[in-house]
Amino acid sequence: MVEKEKKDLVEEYLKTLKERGFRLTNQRKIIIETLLGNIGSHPNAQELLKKVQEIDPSVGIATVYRTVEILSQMGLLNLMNLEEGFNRFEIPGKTMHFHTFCKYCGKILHLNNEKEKEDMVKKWIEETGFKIIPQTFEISGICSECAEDIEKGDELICRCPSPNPTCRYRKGFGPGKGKCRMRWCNSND
Amino acid sequence: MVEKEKKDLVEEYLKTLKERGFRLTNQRKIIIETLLGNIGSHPNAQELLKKVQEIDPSVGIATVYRTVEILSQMGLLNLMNLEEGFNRFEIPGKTMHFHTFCKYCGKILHLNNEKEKEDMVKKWIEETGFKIIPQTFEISGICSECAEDIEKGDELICRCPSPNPTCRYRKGFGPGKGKCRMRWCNSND
DNA sequence: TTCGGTGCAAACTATTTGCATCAAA
DNA sequence: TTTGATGCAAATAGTTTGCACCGAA
Repeated sequence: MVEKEKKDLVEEYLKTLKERGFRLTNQRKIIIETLLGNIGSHPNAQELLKKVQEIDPSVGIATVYRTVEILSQMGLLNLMNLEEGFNRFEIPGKTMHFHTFCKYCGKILHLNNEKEKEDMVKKWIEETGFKIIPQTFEISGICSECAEDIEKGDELICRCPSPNPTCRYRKGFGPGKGKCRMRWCNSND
Repeated sequence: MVEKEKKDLVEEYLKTLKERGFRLTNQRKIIIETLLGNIGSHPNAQELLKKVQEIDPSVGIATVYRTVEILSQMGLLNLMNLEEGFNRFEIPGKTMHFHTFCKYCGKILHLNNEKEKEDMVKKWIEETGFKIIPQTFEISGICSECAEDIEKGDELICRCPSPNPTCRYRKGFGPGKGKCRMRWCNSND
């Protein structure tokens, strides 16, 4: 049944494209199928390309960007910005999602009772006459561990999954205390 | 008194920098004063540089980026992403801000009762143990005018402040219907 | 006097675009 | 047959970085 739902969704996406006058190319089909087949994975352009090339290695990055742009403009795809220097893509769900994002260690937690929160946000924007687009909210904060370090006056400590020895959070943040290239840590490179 | 408050804030910012071991250079002072003297303007790097160069024309863009990065890491500055292809900077206020952002025409509206909404969001993340950072929420949606067009099956129409004749929203979105370089419209270029 | 900070230009990286060619309709 | 779509490579644009010199502490 999950399989069925996905197929329906793909059809729906293709139908929308067609209605708008876009051609249903093989590349677009693969990209859409890949996106819909990996809901929850939030790929960036490179990751999406890689998956797509498993089906058809001849697809180019430009086509990925062009397709993603179209889908995004039609409200069929959301862009996520996690301050990583690039975008991630997300199929808008039926419900919205709510995350907290620790500004210091990058940790992401999912909030509960999303339906309830979604209703609340919908009510918020009623006064504007806007119709909401299902989306994911990233609420920036400081997680309890980092907050504790800061409170104690301690140097922050890198909590990335595989800490980089030169991550600035490993040795604290400040002059002469180590440095990393990316916003949070480059241990994932 | 507003003048006084700003001066205090500047002092606070400089003190925090110093405590972390950063040097209080003239450039950093100017950048911080400019940011704190233009709260609510949400400049990007270029705009900030321009303002800063009105005080000291010798300041370079690299220094702006480096300073902004430091402030951001210390929680003294928020980055805003409006899907424009670059970041805007924002001094975190005492209260959070809530905007709706029309995904089709780019219109931004401010919501009312921000304090109330802020309390709500704080309550949301209580369960995670996160401490919230004052921030601005951009809630993506479709404004009533664009929704109407879509409902009618009409082509969307560009509603940018100074419409670009080639904006895709001017002639509708789809093949052979005009095109613009930027995400929404390049009429601001 | 010592390093951290700066300006400059070069490098980098995600994304966009021009163009010849391909293929959906 | 028409014209939108693609792949490639080159171009963009925001941001970062190497380096020689400068200046805060």
